[in-house]
Amino acid sequence: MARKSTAAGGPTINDLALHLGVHKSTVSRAMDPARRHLIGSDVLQRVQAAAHELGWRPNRAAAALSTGKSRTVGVLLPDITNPVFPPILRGIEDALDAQGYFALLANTARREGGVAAAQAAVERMGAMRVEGFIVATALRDDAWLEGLRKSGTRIVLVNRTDGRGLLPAVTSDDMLGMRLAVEHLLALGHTRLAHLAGPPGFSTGLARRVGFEQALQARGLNPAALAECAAYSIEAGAAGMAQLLGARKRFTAVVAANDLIALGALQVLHGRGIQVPQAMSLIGHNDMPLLDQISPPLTSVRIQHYEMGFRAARLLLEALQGVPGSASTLVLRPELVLRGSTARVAV
Amino acid sequence: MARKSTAAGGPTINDLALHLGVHKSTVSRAMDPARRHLIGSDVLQRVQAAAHELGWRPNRAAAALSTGKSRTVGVLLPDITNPVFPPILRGIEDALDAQGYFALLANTARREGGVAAAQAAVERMGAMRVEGFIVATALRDDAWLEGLRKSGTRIVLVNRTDGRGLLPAVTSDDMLGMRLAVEHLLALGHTRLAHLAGPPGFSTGLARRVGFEQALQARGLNPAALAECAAYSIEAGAAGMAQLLGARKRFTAVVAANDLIALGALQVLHGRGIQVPQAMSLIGHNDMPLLDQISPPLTSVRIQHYEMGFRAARLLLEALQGVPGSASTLVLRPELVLRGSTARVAV
DNA sequence: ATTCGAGGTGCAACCGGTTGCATCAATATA
DNA sequence: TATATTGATGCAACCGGTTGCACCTCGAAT
Repeated sequence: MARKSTAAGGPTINDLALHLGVHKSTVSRAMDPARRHLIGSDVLQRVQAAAHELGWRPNRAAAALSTGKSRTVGVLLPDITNPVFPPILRGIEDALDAQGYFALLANTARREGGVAAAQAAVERMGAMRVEGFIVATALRDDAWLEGLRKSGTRIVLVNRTDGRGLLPAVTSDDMLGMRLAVEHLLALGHTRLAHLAGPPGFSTGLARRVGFEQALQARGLNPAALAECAAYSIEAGAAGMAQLLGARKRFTAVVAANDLIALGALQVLHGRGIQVPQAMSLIGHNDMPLLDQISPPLTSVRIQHYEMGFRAARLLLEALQGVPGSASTLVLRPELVLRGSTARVAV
Repeated sequence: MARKSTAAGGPTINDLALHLGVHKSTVSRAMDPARRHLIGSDVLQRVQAAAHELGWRPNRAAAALSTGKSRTVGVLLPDITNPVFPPILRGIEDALDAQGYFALLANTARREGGVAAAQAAVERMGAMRVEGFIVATALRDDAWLEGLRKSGTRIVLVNRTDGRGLLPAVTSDDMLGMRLAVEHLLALGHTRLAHLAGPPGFSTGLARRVGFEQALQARGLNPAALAECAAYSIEAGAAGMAQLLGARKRFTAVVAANDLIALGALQVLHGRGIQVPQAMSLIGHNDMPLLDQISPPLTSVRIQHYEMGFRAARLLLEALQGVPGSASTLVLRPELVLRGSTARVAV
């Protein structure tokens, strides 16, 4: 297995050292910004010149083996195909990229086996020696995650939290989001508001529901109707809306826990000839792409997805580097995007 | 730096060997399915039992260093935020996952510097010793990619091709897609068709335009009008549609090179009071999510995005493993999804 | 002139697997 | 019985950096 120094892998730190007549440890130090100062400036320059000339590239695998740091973190998403996640991922990537880190991705809500898939992914990522995880799949009271945390793994949650707030997380202020939605409707004269709640197993589902109720209470009102959707999907939204209408309560506006749910609701309303927004106002949540293209353009609570991902990655990096005063939880401000699906209540 | 065998990193192959009284090479072989047969079945069982008991996990970094194979490939996308790419990425991931590979992601169409960003990403991925690249950012006649190829890097293109077909690629049959669109319109009685073409720098832009023209020619017709959009975006689509209308040619249907372009066109048509589909039929391309939610629901050419990603990853893996008869290029069949934006031509 | 300190390099072990080759026992063949 | 064959395992070098420590040189302090 003799290997010429010019073989496919490219020159190594050793080749450089030989070429320059110095020891490889010198080269190694010259290449590390943090240790550069140990090297004489003349040698430093020669090393850099030679590295450039010979086309040397560091071998992360070797560095990882030696230091135990892979400069890699795992990202667990339910499904990148859900439009909420691409901007989050972008944010994560940009933050990681800036520090020379890479993300290893896994969609863990794949066919059937939810937790099993996540475990397998974590297992494989562990073999890659990822330094930590960014998790967007947390459940409230997630035993599996809790176990992972206890084993000393670095974790930051994004978008959702675990129930007990044991793990650092970056989320949107869901209560505030709902308050914005509710107050907008109240300002339009609505007093009988219904809520299409998200799955109670997700922290967002619960927080938004509570936010809705509290915002009304603050004005001395009660929810006019409420239905719980089994998933964040168009189908579940349609089912929820049907249930709401079937209950024969009176209401003039619906706040949905999520845009997909709102779209499902919209379909049902269309189907029954109920005009939006003339006869019924509707507000979504997340402000996903293309909401402005549908009819009517959907008013929605915009969440800072990109920022959420970016901050989560930053948080994890800080934890990895042992930054002292680093935050453990961040809550971002949502804003209400007004479009055509809400109108003054009919008199 | 004495390290107890029970330190944070978990047990190593050496710890296992010691524990069992065998040599680490024996353990190594026992762990490799391809070399397992060299080991006595009794020893094999003991090794596996001990590995499980002590909670051993392979260290990929070490293996990568030793073998030069990182079990990692780089994926270059323009922007994961564009809804075309998530399903492609999922396909890639699923294929890689099945073989124990991971994807390293980079969005290379970030702020300004297109090629520069891509180069930086490739550089960093090179340091990670990725075994190959899956590239969705190819331009027709892409000098940079061509250079990469010449340097011996394994590359598979997805969605787009390079101009000269030098690189293996998995794409959709764009010519066929356009033929389906055109023939559908002809069947509805349209004879004066316009095309909103995509950027000619992308292979898809060119292929779809040519496909459109050829499909008409095959029926003895010529394009009634044509405008070239500078980008695959709503804005560019709107501009293109405005240009088309401004040219004062007569046409009763528009085939857009992409859904976003179609949406832009739709906005302009709405704005000018031209009813779709009564006064003008419109067809998009890609069948992106939520197209069925807008008004009117957009007829579009559906591309097998997931499959495209999956196949591209497979192709790359096969190349890496030196599979002999492996294809160098794959063309997938699109299909036309009929919705509400096309109708029989008005008499 | 002697000692001390500090800056600059070299040395060698180490990270955790992988792999060509040697070794050795047991079985098959001459 | 001696020898070739086969199967199972050990040995040790190697992958490419990283890092604690030893060492050397030279100017500064005593």
